[in-house]
Amino acid sequence: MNNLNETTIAIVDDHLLFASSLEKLINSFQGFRVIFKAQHGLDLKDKLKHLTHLPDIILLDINMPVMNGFDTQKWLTANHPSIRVLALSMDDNEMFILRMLKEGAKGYFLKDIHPKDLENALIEVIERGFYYSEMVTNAMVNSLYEEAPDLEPEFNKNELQFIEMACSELTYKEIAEKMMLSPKTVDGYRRDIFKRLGLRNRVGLVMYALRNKLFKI
Amino acid sequence: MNNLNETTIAIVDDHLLFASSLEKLINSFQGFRVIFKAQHGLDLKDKLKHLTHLPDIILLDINMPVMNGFDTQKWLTANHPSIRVLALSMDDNEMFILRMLKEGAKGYFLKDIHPKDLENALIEVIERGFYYSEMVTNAMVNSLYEEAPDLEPEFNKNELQFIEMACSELTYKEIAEKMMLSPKTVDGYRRDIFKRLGLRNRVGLVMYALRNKLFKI
DNA sequence: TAAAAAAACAGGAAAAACCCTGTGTATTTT
DNA sequence: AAAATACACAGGGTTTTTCCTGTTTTTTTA
Repeated sequence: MNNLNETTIAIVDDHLLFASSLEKLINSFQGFRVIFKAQHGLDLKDKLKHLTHLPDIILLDINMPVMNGFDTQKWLTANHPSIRVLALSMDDNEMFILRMLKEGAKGYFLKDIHPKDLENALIEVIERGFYYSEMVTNAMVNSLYEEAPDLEPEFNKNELQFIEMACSELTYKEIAEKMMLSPKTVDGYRRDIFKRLGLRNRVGLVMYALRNKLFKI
Repeated sequence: MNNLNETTIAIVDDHLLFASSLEKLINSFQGFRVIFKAQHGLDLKDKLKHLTHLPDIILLDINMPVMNGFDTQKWLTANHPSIRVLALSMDDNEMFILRMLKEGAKGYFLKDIHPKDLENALIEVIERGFYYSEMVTNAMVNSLYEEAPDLEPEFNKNELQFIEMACSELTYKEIAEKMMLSPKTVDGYRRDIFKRLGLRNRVGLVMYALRNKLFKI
């Protein structure tokens, strides 16, 4: 709350036009005020440091450069648990939804949500502490029926980064440079992942990543 | 222009939140007014029919369901050439830019444009009739150096079969065997397709095939 | 804090992918 | 019928990928 008794909001999204537009929309809602915007997680961390009054709600995009939504959420949960975070995304990937909720997000909505629904979500997250849309509850219910998390191979951060870049025209050498690792280390990732997934070559990895939505086209 | 001497604008985008937010932003600009929004091309066609005053500018998203940006632009050029269209997209794919300009768009910008730049674009498209950002001019200049950037590359039967198999773990040698051709012939297909599409390697081809729906996962 | 596990890294080698130039033979165009 | 075009194919070269078997360093765990 600010001194006008308004609920204060921060927007974290690298798409300037969207962020600025969303700011206008939210400011048009009764009782809500956007107090600042950040381009990504690091930017948010920096801006929160220099504030005397923390925002009540953070609208957090998932796909961002530098520091993505997941890591940002993790940091927020650890350092500012009182701030309610609503995750924002382009796609309704259930894994994304569940992961964000697991990390501590209080809600999740798509960017094609109706403005009226966004307003309701903001009101609800203040009044009840969370906003679970039908999509979110569906994701949670479905997760109950899916057991055997062993069947889903897990990848650590570097591996995921490697896989994403393997789905491009970069050579392994170039990937190593981008990751600031030795080509031999990257080759180790490749070898390990191939073995775990039973793959023959890089095309197999690309197809695996796409089929399992590790990477969006 | 409406009776308040404002430049009238229509927004065509299937992302409700973005469209509504953008409306607020544009309405906050001096001399501009969003008069309606549409979700996709068909919706736009329908809404234009029932209007007495056409909008001066249409902000047109490219990625939309039902009727996409390209087809919508084509229809607009044919039926309402006086309306200035600014294309809106998430990515700076040069092919997209060139295709939209070819279809008659007066400008092209990314969704992460700065709000101030958007305002300038709107002013410029009214004053000069077009808005060519640095990105757009770059795309045009680059197109001069590329030999005929085929908007829709065509593939014959063998090439399509090759592409499909290239999206698997088969080696080229194995693909050649399956196609009952010499490995050298298959290598010729590869070489030719790489050149036509400007690809560096097989992963690039896989991504191209999937992006252009030459192959379904 | 010592042992175990995980991560980063290397040398080396075979296979595959990539890329160039060029030939013969159909097929189509003029 | 001659010319242009498209197609199947080769020789031969470089680069990249793939796949071994290791060592060293860092992190985790007992």
